[in-house]
Amino acid sequence: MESMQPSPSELPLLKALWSKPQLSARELHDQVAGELGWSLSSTRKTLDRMIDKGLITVHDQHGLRVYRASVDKISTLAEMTRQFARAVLEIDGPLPASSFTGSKILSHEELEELQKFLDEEEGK
Amino acid sequence: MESMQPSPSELPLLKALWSKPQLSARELHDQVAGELGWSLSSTRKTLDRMIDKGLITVHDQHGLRVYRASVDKISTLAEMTRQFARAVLEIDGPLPASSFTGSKILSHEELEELQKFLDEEEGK
DNA sequence: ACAAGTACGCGACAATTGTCGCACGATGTC
DNA sequence: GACATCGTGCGACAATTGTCGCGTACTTGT
Repeated sequence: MESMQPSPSELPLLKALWSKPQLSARELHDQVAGELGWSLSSTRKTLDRMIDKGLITVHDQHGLRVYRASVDKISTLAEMTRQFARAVLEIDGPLPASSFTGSKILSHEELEELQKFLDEEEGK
Repeated sequence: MESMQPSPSELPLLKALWSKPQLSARELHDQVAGELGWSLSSTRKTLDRMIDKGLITVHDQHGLRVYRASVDKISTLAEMTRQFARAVLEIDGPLPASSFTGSKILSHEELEELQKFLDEEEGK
């Protein structure tokens, strides 16, 4: 049950959930609205659509709706990168890890994990 | 007068024009339709929109409309990659050239040129 | 001169994406 | 209890993208 790829505006929300595993719509909004200039409605709607796509899930926490990412950070990033490489640059083989150094959202360990994914997903 | 970024379906057409500087709608179609499964109409419409965006230009060649890319291959690819890196991986600095090795559409010289672009566009 | 094939201008439609607003019910406050 | 809030469900709209088809004018073989 592969989930769809996040659209550009969905990505920031996903990232927020990757850094904090559980957030309410309001919290998500406060984190992201600043740089995006969205209204709370936009944030909520985007969240809705992300549920439809299977990117996140909702859970009732003390009567409040909190969201959780349901796709893995590393594999999602790996897949997106792989697709980009294929579609835009037409690189089929494995990408070198060096491509990711400098990323502000990936730790050392994550970098290694990512690398592993890129090598594996090879066949696909 | 910066031109917009090509959408996914526009990219293959652009690539075709980068490899052969002048092509008619029909020729473009024959090159691309195969893998995309489009009808000629789709190809033409996509071409139309690319003109609107300033990605390509049309010229009357012996009474036939031929298309030419009006955006540069290297800088376009560099910009797209840069954007991807920033938006998805949050890498701001220059990307290492190694990220592009393996690309089937870039020659050695182009790789070097690309590298230069990535370093320059820094400020932006 | 006519039929068949092309090229081209345009309009059309559904799906996806970006953004909101409104109405309603639950909650907390004086 | 009346009111101001907040969280939610949902509907709405414009722009972009992916795909076509139609009608018309033009070229060309027989």
